[in-house]
Amino acid sequence: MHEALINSISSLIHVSEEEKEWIKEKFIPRTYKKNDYFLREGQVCREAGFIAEGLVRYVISKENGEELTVDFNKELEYTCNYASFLDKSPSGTGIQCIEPSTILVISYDDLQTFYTHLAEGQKFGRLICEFLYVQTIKKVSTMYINQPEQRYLQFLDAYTSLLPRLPQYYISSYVGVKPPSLSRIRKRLSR
Amino acid sequence: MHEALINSISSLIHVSEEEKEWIKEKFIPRTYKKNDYFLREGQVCREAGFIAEGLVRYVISKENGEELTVDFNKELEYTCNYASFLDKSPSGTGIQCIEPSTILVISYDDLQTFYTHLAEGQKFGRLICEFLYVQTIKKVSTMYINQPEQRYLQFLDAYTSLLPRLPQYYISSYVGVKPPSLSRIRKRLSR
DNA sequence: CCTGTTCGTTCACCCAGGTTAATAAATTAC
DNA sequence: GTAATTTATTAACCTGGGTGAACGAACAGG
Repeated sequence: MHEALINSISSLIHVSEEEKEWIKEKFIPRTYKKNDYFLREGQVCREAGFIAEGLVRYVISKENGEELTVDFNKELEYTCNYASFLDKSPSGTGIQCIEPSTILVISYDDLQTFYTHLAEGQKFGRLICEFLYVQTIKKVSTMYINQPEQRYLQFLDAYTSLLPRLPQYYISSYVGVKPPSLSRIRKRLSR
Repeated sequence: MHEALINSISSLIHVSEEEKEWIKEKFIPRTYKKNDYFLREGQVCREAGFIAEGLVRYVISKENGEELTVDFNKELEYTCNYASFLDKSPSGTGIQCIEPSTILVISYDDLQTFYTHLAEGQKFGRLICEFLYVQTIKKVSTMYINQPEQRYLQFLDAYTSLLPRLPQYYISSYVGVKPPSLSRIRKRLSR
């Protein structure tokens, strides 16, 4: 169960055998049914997770009640609202499991201990944050500079493997248009 | 000259007197004329900077030659294309000084030494990255979920102090519309 | 002080996405 | 296996931003 997580951490820093045991102890497996929330909008994100199995989406609700999907994460990726987690502010984003999922969960306090307790803990914290940062910027800038049609093309490119697992309305929500409009885009492109 | 920088670092980690001297040595002041580039699009960002004085904007060029302004930073803030800096990839974003500016510059290698050489160097690296991350996410999500009119309102709110220093076309570029459209928005709002 | 340039606004026309509603297709429930 | 629900597509009409051009205002250079 924890094997994939330890592989993931070991790819970034050196982890001793005792440290591996500590990790197995502090990352608690939790299971979620389809449509369950790992984190609800407005709550403080007090835990970080490693997805052992499943698929989550990040949701922002607009004032008018509309939902916007801003990202997806699947098995072997980390999940967390980092902004909320780091400064203990209410999360602007919900994290919803859109497939039955198993997530290895570590509390904020235990993660802080991770940073100080493991020999290369601080370095891991820096690297993981740098990675998230780069990933976020890249995603966001392509979304930001492009029109819906190009965003859809880039979505296809970036999330090919997720395509068969995602309903159309999550895709349109991610592309930033309504379902009828995504239909029109698909029609245009098919010519 | 380095005082503001050292204050900024000291607000995050403890810095000894020797470490302060090291900082003064490694952060080199450089001056820029209006419209000079701190970093050109496509180049690898090999330096990070602390703006002692001035104002920069972050520019992305689209394929059609259009420019998009995605952020501003002013005196007492850090400037860098972190994504490019961290993984030495060509920067998708240019950094242009839109006022005469003085920037304290540290090289990538010296910053890595900073992380290992200073007692709390790794912690600083983690904190500064976490800060950038949170800041970026917040900005981006408001831009992402809102229509141009609301984006303009939020721009007014977030950058009030910069308003008198920014021409209209950088604002429209930031809001994501063309100048005529920003005019219409301003007109609508004035009623 | 005048001149040439840059900048901001306005106009008319066009187009892509929003909205609402109807229908068809695919899932799910029983 | 059929009924009920959810999901995807299409159509008609509406709206807000893009485009190109014109105009006036502000500004810089000589």
